[in-house]
Amino acid sequence: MKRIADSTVRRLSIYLRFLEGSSQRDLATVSSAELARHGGTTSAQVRKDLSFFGSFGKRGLGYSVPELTNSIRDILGLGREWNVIIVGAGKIGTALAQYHGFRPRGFHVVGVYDTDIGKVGTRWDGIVVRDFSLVTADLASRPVDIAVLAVPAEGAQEAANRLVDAGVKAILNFAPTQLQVPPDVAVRSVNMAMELEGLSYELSSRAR
Amino acid sequence: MKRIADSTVRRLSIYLRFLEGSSQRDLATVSSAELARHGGTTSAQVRKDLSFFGSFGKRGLGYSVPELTNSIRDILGLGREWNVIIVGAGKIGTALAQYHGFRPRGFHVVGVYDTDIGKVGTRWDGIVVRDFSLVTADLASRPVDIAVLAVPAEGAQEAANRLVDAGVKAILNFAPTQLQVPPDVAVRSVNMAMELEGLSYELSSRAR
DNA sequence: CCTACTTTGTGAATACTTTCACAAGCCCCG
DNA sequence: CGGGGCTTGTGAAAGTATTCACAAAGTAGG
Ligand SMILES: NC(=O)c1ccc[n+]([C@@H]2O[C@H](COP(=O)([O-])OP(=O)(O)OC[C@H]3O[C@@H](n4cnc5c(N)ncnc54)[C@H](O)[C@@H]3O)[C@@H](O)[C@H]2O)c1
Ligand SMILES: NC(=O)c1ccc[n+]([C@@H]2O[C@H](COP(=O)([O-])OP(=O)(O)OC[C@H]3O[C@@H](n4cnc5c(N)ncnc54)[C@H](O)[C@@H]3O)[C@@H](O)[C@H]2O)c1
Repeated sequence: MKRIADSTVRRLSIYLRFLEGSSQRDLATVSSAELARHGGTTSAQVRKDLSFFGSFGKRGLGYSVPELTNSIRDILGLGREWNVIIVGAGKIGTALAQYHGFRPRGFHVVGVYDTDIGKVGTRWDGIVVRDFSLVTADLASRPVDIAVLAVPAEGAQEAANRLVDAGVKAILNFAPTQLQVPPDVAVRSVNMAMELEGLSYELSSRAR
Repeated sequence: MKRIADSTVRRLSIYLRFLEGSSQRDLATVSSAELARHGGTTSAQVRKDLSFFGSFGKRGLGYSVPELTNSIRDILGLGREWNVIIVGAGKIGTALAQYHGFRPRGFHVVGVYDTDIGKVGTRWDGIVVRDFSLVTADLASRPVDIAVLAVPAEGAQEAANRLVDAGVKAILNFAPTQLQVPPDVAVRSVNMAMELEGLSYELSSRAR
């Protein structure tokens, strides 16, 4: 199967979010032009994105909202539950662990880890913070799909190494570090400082 | 001046972070190959990225770490202070307001706003949460460069509209919504659900 | 059933990004 | 001071992504 561009996968997420919103306002069908308008792209782009995976629309009509919703969920692998752990129970880790927006999309936080003995044992929303040194043993008995890494930059690579050794195959990294991992491990980074710097660049370059 | 690709600007941020780290370990110079290794790219890419803005290296030697650091800071517009406000004093907004990693890079949080009357008036780190309805008046007397939007998805577009009306020219959006703004306003989004879905896609497609 | 109208799906064309490959420039050492 | 060894800067080539444009397939209404 042909490799799909990252940009396409991101847009599928955007289309999905709009579809889930519009189905509540019970539209039966939606056109590529409408999807494009809300996704900030063009109708040709929408059709091309979907065409990589099959043919979901009806000519002259558009796409059935419930059918396309299911198809995109399927494509993205959202037809199942994913077990997620959060590593680092600091400000960001806490916010994520308490956030209720992930559960409905199938991401289930099954554990929170920290190295700070003062935080181990505290509990929010029924999840107890556990000592990070237990992670290898824990994952041996209960597999985990995705680890969210929310530790300071200095410790991020080392923590990632341990997660990879424990068998984690996907990491969402919040530390402002470029993680080095084996090619069979997927990494995505959320780097807020980089986004601010991007805005800084745009503001500066426009002024010129 | 030619339009610079987003991907190039992001990589400049990555190079900068590495340079700031390596200058502490006092290396005098760095080669494009070294920058590439830490930035997860190729040496040709590093040189091409920099070549859009000028010629910063010495053939046979590489780049002077302090000089290149300054040049990239300049390119990104980090040679000055940017005034930032945070809109939405919830879990994410609180974490951001208390985060000390932005100040050293020139991003200065000068205000936090919320609509919840129970939160208005509370104070962290010397910053008092103010009523969001005061934002227009506040910005008229004290200009703000960047607004960080950390409100629930339902209210995000409306809040963005008000910020744009108040003269904000750059928004960092944390709500999982595609904001519609005029073309002279820069928007970057941090969408954690989308990143998790990207990982979900990768895990699913690899299994095949 | 036929005609007018809409919207998809998709090759081909265009635009953009990355990689290649090498001349030119600079340092170091003898 | 000249030659060997590196490393940059950059056109040209290759590779990706987006946009164009239109035939094909459907709807709707009489
Ligand atoms: N807070 C923000 O708004 C913000 C913004 C941008 C980036 N970040 C980044 O996110 C990461 C976390 O930030 P934060 O503000 O939550 O930090 P924090 O200091 O509040 O929390 C970090 C937590 O990680 C724990 N920890 C340290 N090393 C660990 C390890 N090896 N294993 C497990 N836990 C470990 C610490 O005990 C602490 O509880 C940092 O890399 C930071 O740069 C945070
Ligand atoms: N917390 C997370 O881990 C997380 C993860 C991913 C995405 N997000 C997104 O980030 C955003 C904020 O999340 P949160 O968890 O901090 O939510 P939250 O509910 O903790 O906080 C939202 C805050 O915004 C305030 N608010 C609401 N409408 C407002 C308006 N018009 N103007 C100003 N303030 C307003 C509320 O009073 C509240 O204090 C949401 O869009 C959420 O989907 C959060």
